[in-house]
Amino acid sequence: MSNRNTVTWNSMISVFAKNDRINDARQLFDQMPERNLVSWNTMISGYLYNDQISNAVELFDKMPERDLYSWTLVITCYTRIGELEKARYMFDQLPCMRSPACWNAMIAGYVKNGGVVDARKLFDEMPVRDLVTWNTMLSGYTQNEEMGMALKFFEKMEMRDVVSWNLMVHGFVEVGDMDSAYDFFRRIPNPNVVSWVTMLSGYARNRRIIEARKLFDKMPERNVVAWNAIIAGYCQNSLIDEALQLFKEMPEKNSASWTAMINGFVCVGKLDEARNLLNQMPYKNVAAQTAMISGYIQNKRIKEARLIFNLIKSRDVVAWNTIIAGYVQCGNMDEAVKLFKQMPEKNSVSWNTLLAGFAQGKMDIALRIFEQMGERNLVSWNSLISGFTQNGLYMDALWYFVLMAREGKRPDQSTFASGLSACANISALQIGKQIHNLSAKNGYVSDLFVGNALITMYSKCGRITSAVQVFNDIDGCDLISWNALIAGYALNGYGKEAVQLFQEMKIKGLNPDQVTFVAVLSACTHAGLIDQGLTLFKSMTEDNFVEPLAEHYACIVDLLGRAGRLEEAYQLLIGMPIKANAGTWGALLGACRIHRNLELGKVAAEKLVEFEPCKTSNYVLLSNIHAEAGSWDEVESVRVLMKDKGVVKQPGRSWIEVENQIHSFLSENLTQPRTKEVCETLKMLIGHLRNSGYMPDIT
DNA sequence: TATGCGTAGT
Repeated sequence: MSNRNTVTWNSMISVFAKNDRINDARQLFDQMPERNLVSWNTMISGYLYNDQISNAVELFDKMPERDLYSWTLVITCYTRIGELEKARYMFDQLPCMRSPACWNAMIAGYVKNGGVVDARKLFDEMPVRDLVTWNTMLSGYTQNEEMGMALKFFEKMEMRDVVSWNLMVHGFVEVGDMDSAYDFFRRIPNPNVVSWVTMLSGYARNRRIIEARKLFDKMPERNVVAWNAIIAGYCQNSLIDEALQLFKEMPEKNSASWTAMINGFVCVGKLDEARNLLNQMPYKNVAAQTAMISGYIQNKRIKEARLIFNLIKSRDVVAWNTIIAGYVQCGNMDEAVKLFKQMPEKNSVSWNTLLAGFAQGKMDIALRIFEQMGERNLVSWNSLISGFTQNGLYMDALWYFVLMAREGKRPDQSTFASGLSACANISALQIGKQIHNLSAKNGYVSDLFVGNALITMYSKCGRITSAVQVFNDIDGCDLISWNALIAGYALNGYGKEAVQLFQEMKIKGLNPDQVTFVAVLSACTHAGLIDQGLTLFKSMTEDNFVEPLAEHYACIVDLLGRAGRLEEAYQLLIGMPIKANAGTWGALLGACRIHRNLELGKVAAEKLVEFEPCKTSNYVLLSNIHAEAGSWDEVESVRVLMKDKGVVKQPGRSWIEVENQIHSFLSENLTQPRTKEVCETLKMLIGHLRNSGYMPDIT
């Protein structure tokens, strides 16, 4: 085989890889009679181009020999999946002289993962910088929305080309400063098609589609990316017909064109049209299929989403995470977990061999690297953990939090927030505290997201002082923080403090929202601050422009009801300008039971059953009301009604944390080892209560 | 003559 022939094969592989036919490219690679070093690099580069990192690394591992191109590629692979430490380790241990491209790959890796400071360090260390180095560093500032720094850097750059200018335009677009973006665009000495596309898609993304179209019409030359940009622009602005028109007109389409159009249809809810396009798409790629999947998921059509998912040839982590999030959203955690477990794990290829080559006496590092490998990313973990929390499976959320730590994945603010929320809901104070410590160790001491979750966790665990402490430590509390602490005060019986905090918040210039009012009104209710509660309720619409929801009415009905002003409560309820819900009637019923108003109680209980026909406790309440009134016929009719509706009693469940162990109790389930003790203690307590003159309501 | 690494656009 002549060398010339191999070069032809290599070119073919490259063309296939860059035109949505990565599998065909691989077939060529496997079939070619003679492979040289460039063939291997081309194939790896093809995988990288198609975001198939594990395939790329697998091939790298098998290479008979490697050159600087190979090393640079694999460094880029690792930075692409956020494995900076691994990339840097390779960069430091390179067996040959580093090329500028190699340095640039490492700097770009830091930049893409938000490590501008590390990027700058390497930039400063670099012996000889080329134009790409300068542009890469500039992109560090523009991509992290540091346009002040970017401008300074740009002005003192030793050399510039059209890429430098395009970066500046893009940076201004990202921060929404379209005037500066256009100013730079205008000043570009020789704008190329990228400059035009950057500017036009900037307009489109900032809802200035007419200006975008004007630029598109004025462009001196248009390539497929330009067409894709204007089509995506129309889609983003919900002008789907215009998008489709251009899609039909465009001279050539690539997978991004199809994906943009499918996405467009998905966004406006036209799933059938989207599906039609996907069927017509010549070489389906994972991005288009994933767009279709999320369309189905948004419309609660999980089965169809799954069918598409099953068809994907090479699933990437985004596809996996999308389908998992779909099952989470529809509450099917079993399937979510099943898929999560099916996600590809460590590659069978001997990473060890590869790493051993480097490790040479540094096996601890090699081992750590090995342990970090795996296809599941942080998004997968977070999706699952927050899914458990959202679906009330708090123990599972905590269990997976632990598993994640065991696999060496570092939690981020989302993981911490979900974990803390799980603790809050089962009052797991000790575990909550541990997660608090862990979050501090991971650098989230004053993180807003984590802080807000901490406030709620400590509040719900009855540690209001710790909640206040967290509140004071957060850098720049937002509305959520204030709401969380006000609700915390309310929950722990500190009505006056809640109202005081509410006033303080208004003085600070924050506008309360509906959540704030639920918190502060319920604080008033529980602290018996009747006049204050009524005044606050009135102020909602009059001073704060917040429309009361049924929840707010429920608070006031509760407030009046507890104070014995039942008739007022009832009048307020039936005069509500919005639809009442179970909560409002439930509040009235509660008050009727305290004040033994059977007449009104019956009305409320009947309404409750109407609203929640499947909830057993409502029937029990209604039955009790009738029993108390001595209407035994009615009691019987409730029993029949329950049977007719097929209402099944849901067993109650509660948790308690003892010495870091969470114990779960299911009513009528005697498998808990200490059930007998618990029941005996309970009996004793009830006896004490009775003796002190309190009649517990144990219905 | 021809192929592979690092910076900008969908």
